Amino acid sequence: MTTKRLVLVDGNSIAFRAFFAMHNVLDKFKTPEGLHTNAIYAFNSMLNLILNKANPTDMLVAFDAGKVTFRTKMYPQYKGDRPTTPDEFREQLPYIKELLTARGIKSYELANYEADDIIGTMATQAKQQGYEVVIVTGDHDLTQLADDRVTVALTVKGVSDLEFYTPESFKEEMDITPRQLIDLKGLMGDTSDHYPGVSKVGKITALKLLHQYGSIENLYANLGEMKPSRLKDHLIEDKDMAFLCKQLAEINCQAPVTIQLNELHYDGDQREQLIAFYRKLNFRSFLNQMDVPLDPHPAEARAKVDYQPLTVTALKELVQKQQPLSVVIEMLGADYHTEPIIGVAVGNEETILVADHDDILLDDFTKQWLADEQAVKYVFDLKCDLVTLNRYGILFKGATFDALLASYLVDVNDNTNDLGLIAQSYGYSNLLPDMEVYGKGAHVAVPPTERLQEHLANKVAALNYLQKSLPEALKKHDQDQLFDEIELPLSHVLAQMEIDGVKVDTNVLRTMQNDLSGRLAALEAAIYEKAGQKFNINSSKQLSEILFDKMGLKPLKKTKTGYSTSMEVLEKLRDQAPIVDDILNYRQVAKIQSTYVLGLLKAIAPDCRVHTRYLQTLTQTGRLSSVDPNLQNIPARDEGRDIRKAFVPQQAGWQLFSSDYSQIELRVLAHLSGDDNMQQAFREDYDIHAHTAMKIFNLHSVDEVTPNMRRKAKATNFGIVYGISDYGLAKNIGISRKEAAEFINSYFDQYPKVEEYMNEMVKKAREDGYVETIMHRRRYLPDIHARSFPVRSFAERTAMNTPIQGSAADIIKIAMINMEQQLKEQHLQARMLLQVHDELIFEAPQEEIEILAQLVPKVMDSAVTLDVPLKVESAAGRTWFEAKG
DNA sequence: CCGTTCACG
DNA sequence: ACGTACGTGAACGGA
Repeated sequence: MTTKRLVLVDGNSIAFRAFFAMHNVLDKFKTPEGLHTNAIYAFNSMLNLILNKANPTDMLVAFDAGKVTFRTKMYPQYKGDRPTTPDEFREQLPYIKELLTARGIKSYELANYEADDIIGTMATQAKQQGYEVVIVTGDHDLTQLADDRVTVALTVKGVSDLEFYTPESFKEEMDITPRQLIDLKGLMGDTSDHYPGVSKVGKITALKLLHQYGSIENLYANLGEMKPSRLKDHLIEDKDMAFLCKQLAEINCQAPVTIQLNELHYDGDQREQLIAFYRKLNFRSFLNQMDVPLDPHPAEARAKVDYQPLTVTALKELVQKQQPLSVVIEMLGADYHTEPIIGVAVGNEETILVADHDDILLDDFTKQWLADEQAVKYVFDLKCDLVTLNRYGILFKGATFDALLASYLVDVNDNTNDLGLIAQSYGYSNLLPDMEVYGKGAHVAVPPTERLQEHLANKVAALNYLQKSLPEALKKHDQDQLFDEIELPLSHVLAQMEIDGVKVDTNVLRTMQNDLSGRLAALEAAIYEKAGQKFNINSSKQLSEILFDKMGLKPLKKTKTGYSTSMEVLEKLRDQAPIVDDILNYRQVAKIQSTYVLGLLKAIAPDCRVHTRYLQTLTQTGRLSSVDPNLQNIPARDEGRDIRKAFVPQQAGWQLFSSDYSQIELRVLAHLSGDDNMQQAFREDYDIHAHTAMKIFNLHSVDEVTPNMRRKAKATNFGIVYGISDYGLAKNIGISRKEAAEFINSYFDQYPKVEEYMNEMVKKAREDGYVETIMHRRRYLPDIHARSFPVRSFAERTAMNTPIQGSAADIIKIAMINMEQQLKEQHLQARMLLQVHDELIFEAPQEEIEILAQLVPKVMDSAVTLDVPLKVESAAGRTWFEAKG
């Protein structure tokens, strides 16, 4: 007989995490009666994951019974200062228990005990009976139960995945045994459970003590021998507290549970009950997984999408009805500059036409219709369609709705770019995700014609559906203007930039390649000689063996997998061994060669240009990103900067021209915060870093500012934009944390409204669940409620940074649209080629450069009106290298 | 397919 | 005390 596997789930912990994992869709997950269902939904997804990954024969979900437990009797403050759970969460708990019943899973709670204790008790009983046990929770405390028969699975990334802890993996991560976790918490306390441990003892000190003494008992037994110190005083003073906290941290494995192991058999769903439950809560996608319609009456169940062959005649007839039509141009891969089209579909609510080829795009009527601005179309990924149709000589016009762009704006967090998944999240569950139809990874292939056509017809139907629901969502977020006047027009601008491409001179790159490969060989030989052996210098693992094991250098930093050999570390080891210098040089040269010289050569199209793709629906802040190749990270400093000499205009007698915003993020901050001092600095066009230095170093004039002061002030300004912490600033400019904290204090003294702004953003994120930019670009921050300090802190910094970075992104996007308009109106030959976040690069005939030098800065600095002026700096030259100010 | 490293703003 | 700066993409090595 196979071993029994008991899965024990910490119900409250998983439910709570489920609630916040889908906090951003709180409004969308609501029954007509007003019951929120997001936590129930996410909890059920988690159940699917657990059942799938842990494959239980027996299962129990344990819940906390109430606030009063044996622990609060021992220590009244236990879990004392927890904020009350939101009503939207509490109302869902009874339904989660109902869901469990329908899924054939027992749930249980016990007065005076926490879910942890039920789990500990059942786990202990079960392993004595020879079960394997898996505990599922979001709470690290339960890892204390891990042993050879008990695995603890912790939720990661909300509730989307599980990480399994065995005693070995626990030991690897914490370097103590699971049981020692109790001692650890006894010493360091637990802020979220609100017990203190020993004063001034944190994780680092506590771990050190445990490595030395093993347990709290043994520590105190040997305390006499410890040298006198602050630490010792605290240990003596807080002895009772240490023992009490250890007791609080220890899970009770002898709780008086009234449930028996043999009641926990898991036998699968109670199908009828579960269907009724899903229907009650409108869980369409779960029903779909069971192949059951939302509507119980088959006659009214969803109709199969009907479609006809897409022919010119059929299209003409359809178009003459003069209705908006959804258009789908399908291809398998992402690179729409070259990827072949595998099908085309067009349609509205009544008629859908589908073809499994691109013949229709060769027809004149079709071309005319696609180019007709008056003929309204709905699409998914407009920029893709624009570039693809351009290959057929078609200037695609009339698209007023792009479902991909719209869903991105509504929630940038949800970074799926699959029409099926997006449609599903808006309640249309008829369309399969592309992956299920086309396969994934190496197995991507065109399916049989009928399946393909059905899929495309479904895409048209999904687009029709989304066109009705997404605009409402945009409106609700006050994002109409962002969509209609920024993102949609920007798609056209970006498409043109991608189509035009930028010319790269292969001769420049080949010459560099010759030089670099020679130097690389020399460095390689020098490194092997100094190491006394050959090895793969590109392997950080092998390199760390050479440096730290063989040569005995001191490792300064750890990574997940070993010792770090990053530049930061190597710079510090530079003086200790000559090999380190060679390695740093090797790394720099190898990077230039492989990523830039060879990488760029590979990306050059037959027209001698590189055509990047700007991803318009990816970043969390509203910036663009650039891929295949990435033209937004071409080296700008040091030796790598020479790469820019290969970027040249497409015609003789032309030049490259570049304009960039000066200090745009700080200017945006000055505007957003309304800080008078900072605004004045920009109005007077002071050197902002020197000005900041003067203020925070308490000087009377900028003349007293030394270069070093300016450097530190500059780093502080950066830190502020990133959502400052003393720790991060200290690390960055090499000062003590205390000094950094003083810096920040005097910074906030000088720019008081900046501090107010930072606090306000965090508060807004907590209250509204999101922050937004000047153009109402929105980012949800569910982690702002996280219990874990690092996770929560990250969300807080994001809350401070996103409106700044995102507003700057809004501004340059507006400038790009206006600029393209100006080039057209003024009949200039100049073309906009690249955008690098705060910089625009053009090419133009020599005689237009003077015009650009006037026009571009004017358009860029008037893109929006802020409370401070925007400043733009420009340069021109025969290559990108020369066109850099 | 993930982790490390390093390029950009 | 707890450990991090914000946002990206590509190459490479090693499971």
